[in-house]
Amino acid sequence: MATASGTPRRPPTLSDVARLAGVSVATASKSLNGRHQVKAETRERVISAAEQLNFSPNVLARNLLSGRSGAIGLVTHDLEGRFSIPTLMGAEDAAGTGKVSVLLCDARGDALREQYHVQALLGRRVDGLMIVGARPDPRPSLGPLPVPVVYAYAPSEDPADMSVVSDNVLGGRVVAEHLIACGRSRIAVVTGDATYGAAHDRVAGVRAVLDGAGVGLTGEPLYGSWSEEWGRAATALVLAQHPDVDAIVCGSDQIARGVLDQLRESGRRVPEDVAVTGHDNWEILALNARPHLTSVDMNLEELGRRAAALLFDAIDGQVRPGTDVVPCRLVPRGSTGPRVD
Amino acid sequence: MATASGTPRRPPTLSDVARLAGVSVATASKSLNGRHQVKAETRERVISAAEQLNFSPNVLARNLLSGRSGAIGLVTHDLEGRFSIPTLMGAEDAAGTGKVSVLLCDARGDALREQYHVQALLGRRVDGLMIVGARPDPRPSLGPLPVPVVYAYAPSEDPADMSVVSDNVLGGRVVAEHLIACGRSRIAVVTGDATYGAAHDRVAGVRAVLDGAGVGLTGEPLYGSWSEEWGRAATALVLAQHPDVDAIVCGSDQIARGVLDQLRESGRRVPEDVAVTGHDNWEILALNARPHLTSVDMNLEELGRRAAALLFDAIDGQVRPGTDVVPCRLVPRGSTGPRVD
DNA sequence: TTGTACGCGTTATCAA
DNA sequence: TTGATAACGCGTACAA
Repeated sequence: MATASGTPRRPPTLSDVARLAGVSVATASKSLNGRHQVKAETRERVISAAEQLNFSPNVLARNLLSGRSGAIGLVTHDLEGRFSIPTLMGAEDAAGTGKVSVLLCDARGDALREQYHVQALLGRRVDGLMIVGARPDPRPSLGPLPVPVVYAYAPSEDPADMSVVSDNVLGGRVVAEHLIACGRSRIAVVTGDATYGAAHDRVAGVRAVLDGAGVGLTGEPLYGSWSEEWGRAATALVLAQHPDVDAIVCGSDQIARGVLDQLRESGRRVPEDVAVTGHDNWEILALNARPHLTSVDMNLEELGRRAAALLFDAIDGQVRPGTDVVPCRLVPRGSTGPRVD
Repeated sequence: MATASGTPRRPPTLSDVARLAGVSVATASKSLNGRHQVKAETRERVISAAEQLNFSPNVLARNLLSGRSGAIGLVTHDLEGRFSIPTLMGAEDAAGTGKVSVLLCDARGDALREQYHVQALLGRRVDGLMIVGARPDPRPSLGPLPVPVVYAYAPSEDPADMSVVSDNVLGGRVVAEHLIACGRSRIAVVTGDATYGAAHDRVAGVRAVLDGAGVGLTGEPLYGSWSEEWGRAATALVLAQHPDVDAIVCGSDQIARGVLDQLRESGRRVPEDVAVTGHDNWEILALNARPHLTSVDMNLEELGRRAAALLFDAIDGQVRPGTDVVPCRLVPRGSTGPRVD
């Protein structure tokens, strides 16, 4: 096969090296692996032979023996979306520093495709699996598998599994605390799809802080979709029902962009009259907004790193079932600040 | 190792299956691989035994035998950027339909890190390598490697390598042709970093069409950075020097957003007075612009698919050196249209 | 139709 | 200090 010019024959093996160095494969192996059971001079000879042949050990053969592949499988459901990429980066980061490789698959939200990929990965004897969801709601467990599994972003429904998620309640809390510190007291909430648990969690966080401060929510939270259009429409509703509103908490940056536009067109100043907050800290949106958008950063890279670390520990036998909740952080920008009458 | 509850012992092997079915490993192998040298009844017995044990063949062992790993290495330099993701999706797509797996590494624009990852991947005996660049300029070749290599998005400097790139000249052409069809004749260009070859290629495409139409470029192309801020500043320059400009071709959507803002604040209507085009078709920017931004889509997923196909062919012995140029397409939206005086 | 034996490239054990 | 040998899990001639 492949008689093509630039891509020639089979890579050199350890026996090639041994032969060239005039030793047995066993001695060659020891020399290259730093075992101190070989004469220094012999080792030199083997090493230079290896370099001469540009030898690199066949990891497959090594793994076959050890039973471990030194690779993990990463199944994502949202490769084109923006949530899985930072998570994936964090995982790759954590893995790359060690010696483990990452096998990437995109299941695109399809359970069948996921099942297929999981089987393929198990066939490759990955040491562990990381499943990255597309939306933050709990998902069915893959059930018991021969290797450890960590669910990232979207947790498993089974609490015996290992999951890593973003702290949505905290996301609501930090926003509410910030707004109160800014002196706001008539705070409305506009958020997305009510079928998202995360939407409710964020609202719960806001409500807890406001109730604690004796302020309360202005009106009921408005659920809709994660779009700019809904942001605009909802803002019109809020202004009609509560003309004295002085802050709008949004469930996403996308929604917040729509809210900002509608407020401007209604003659409200941001943040002088009404403060606005987003969620996700999607910089392309947040930094192109006028004014720049205060938002909540979910620390997704950290989430990915934690998931990877959890997985590596589990591979080493230290299983920590349960859901690890990664704190988020507020990123204050121009869309919030003190009131100006 | 790993005495933890949920993640038990070594996966079943072919001999386990054979023993349970009461046959030899050879017969078991033939049965499961569809060789027609076994009695149907025996095959049934083996298959049910395999299912009972939840057996999945050890791909590592199989590969060790065949010499091929059935995996390709994907080294990206721009995981957080938006250009490599679609390319990566296309590649994953092409690979997933077959039986090959993708090993993902992020080199983050660092040549040393790239070298490290390439060595690690070669150690895993990947059948081929795909290198995805962060910017479209030619990059140094990795030189002769024991497996085929395809460079995607950023081509190799060595024409003997296989590369797949976006057609930037065509990108300029389609935009210019569209603007001329819209009746524009005083067309200026605002683009990004002059060290990007792609910036010059796109200008060359615009210039070729305008010259051919006897229209010519209005002023010299303005090179700067790929930012909104530069878009605004450059627009101020253009309006000062050529108040009668009726179209501005931008080197990126980001720049175009700045151009649109500055035009609006200068009292020009888009597209009635001035038409504006972008490049990249980054929908988050293009569809949030007012009006929606006409842009050039580089078909990056197609680029990734082609790169993968090229790589698979090379692995099968069909090497096609040279640079494959993927056509782009115009996506007309509200920011262009006929003039209105 | 089935089973035996060998090899893929490596590491570990044990004897020399 | 070195080398022969046995695994690891699988596919495949070849022999039965």
